[in-house]
Amino acid sequence: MEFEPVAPVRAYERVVEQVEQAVFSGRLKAGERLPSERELMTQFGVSRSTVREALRVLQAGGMIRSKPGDPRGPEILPASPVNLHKSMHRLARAETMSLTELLQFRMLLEGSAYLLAARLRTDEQLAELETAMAAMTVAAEAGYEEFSRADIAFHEIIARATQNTLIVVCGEVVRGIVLDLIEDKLSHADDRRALMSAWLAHHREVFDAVRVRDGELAQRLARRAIFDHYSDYVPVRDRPLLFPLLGTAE
Amino acid sequence: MEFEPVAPVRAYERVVEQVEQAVFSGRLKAGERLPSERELMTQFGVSRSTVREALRVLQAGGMIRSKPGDPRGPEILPASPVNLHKSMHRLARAETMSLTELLQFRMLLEGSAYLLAARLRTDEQLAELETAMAAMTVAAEAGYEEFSRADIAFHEIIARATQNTLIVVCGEVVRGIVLDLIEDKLSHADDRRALMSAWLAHHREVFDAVRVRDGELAQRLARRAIFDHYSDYVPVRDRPLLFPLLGTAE
DNA sequence: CCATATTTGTCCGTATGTATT
DNA sequence: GAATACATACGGACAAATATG
Repeated sequence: MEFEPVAPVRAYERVVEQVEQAVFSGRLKAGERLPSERELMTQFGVSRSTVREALRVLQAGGMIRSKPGDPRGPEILPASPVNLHKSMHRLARAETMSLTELLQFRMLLEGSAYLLAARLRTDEQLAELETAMAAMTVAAEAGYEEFSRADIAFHEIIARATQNTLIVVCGEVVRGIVLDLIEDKLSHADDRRALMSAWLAHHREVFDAVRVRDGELAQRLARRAIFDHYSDYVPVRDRPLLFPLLGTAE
Repeated sequence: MEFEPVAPVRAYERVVEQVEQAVFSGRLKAGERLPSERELMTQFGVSRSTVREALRVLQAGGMIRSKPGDPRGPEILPASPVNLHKSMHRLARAETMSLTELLQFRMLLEGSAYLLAARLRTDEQLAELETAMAAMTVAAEAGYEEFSRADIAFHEIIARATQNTLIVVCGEVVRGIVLDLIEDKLSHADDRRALMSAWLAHHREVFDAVRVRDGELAQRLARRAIFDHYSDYVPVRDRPLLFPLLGTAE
């Protein structure tokens, strides 16, 4: 028999656990209210400071929001990706997670998104993609800011077509982090116009693949595009980690 | 010009911000200590409760750890993926998330993990996989509990071989949630033995693909295995959402 | 629109168990 | 083993903010 080391469980942690359990089990849904702090201290049998520490933890975790003077009590918030973004950003900044890993994951996700979108898209979504393409083309003349926004809009349509929330959210988060990490390098490059037109050409190719519902091709093209666009920023010795996702290199 | 709505900035938030800044900027490194709570209240010019609420938030964010009676003060922790795990978990088990989406994401992730692992694995990791396979084979006789544990061990080796934290963490989370959702149905099935031996056969196939470094094959087999094992539990009308990931069905 | 009651945000003081020196 | 400094937890208090009648 093996024994586990025990860490003392703080009072506020038990409060947090109970509230989290209530939310996860569905007994408390988004939009509903928690009792007031004074009510909670009687229900849990702890002091107000303890209740408040628990509420701060829950708030930092994105579970609740509380306003001063609101007699309805703290509000249960719907699940949101902001905390996923924060924790991922922290790992990236601490260099615990390399740009290589982020790009690998982005290639993986975005490629799969295109694979699914090509098969599952509706004709209406294809039309949306076409207008988004046109918008990107004109935005490329307007400048990097505009172009970037149009690019994001395009990706959002793709993500929606997959009908998978996790793909949508993780894709957004990872794309955002990658941009945060190398946006300055990118926007200061003197060959921005060349980059934009290359990016645009890639989109055109992948759009055609989605149009004819060739998922495998769309996936390969998307991954290749990310690789071509960003691999300059990953250390040479790390690049082999990305090759398996290109589907061609041996 | 657009204006943003302003939210009042609480005292404890400013304390959190300053400490986070100190950590992110590198002025405070992992292993170093924060001043004691009493010291912090004088430096920040706030009360003890405010300092404590800030420390709770930092602790919940995985930035620090504090023990009672430690005169050295709260310890700065190295960046770790546990928070990524937590926020991913929260997101993935939101009530809006269907089993179909989770399985789709799991097929996507696990397939890619095998694709990468087949190419990037070392000979040492292959040996580990072989012993894990053997352990699974004997565990299949011992019962469902043992078998499940051995299965997890196998997947952990695969995930490690990808060298990608995001794949590891997201894989763990999604696998765990899928099991939570249908574990009871699975463990009460009367054909548990048949399920286990089928699962074992699948692992043997995919192991062989990893052995000969055929990433594409390993990916296809892994996705097919998940589909075969779980698709009974997804609504019939949702199953087409999973087909594109099988790579064969048209 | 105003008045009121309630709630949160913040502060202070105190008692207790704990870890380091 | 004793002394010291610390975190944990409690209770009381006041001001600012807010919803409600």
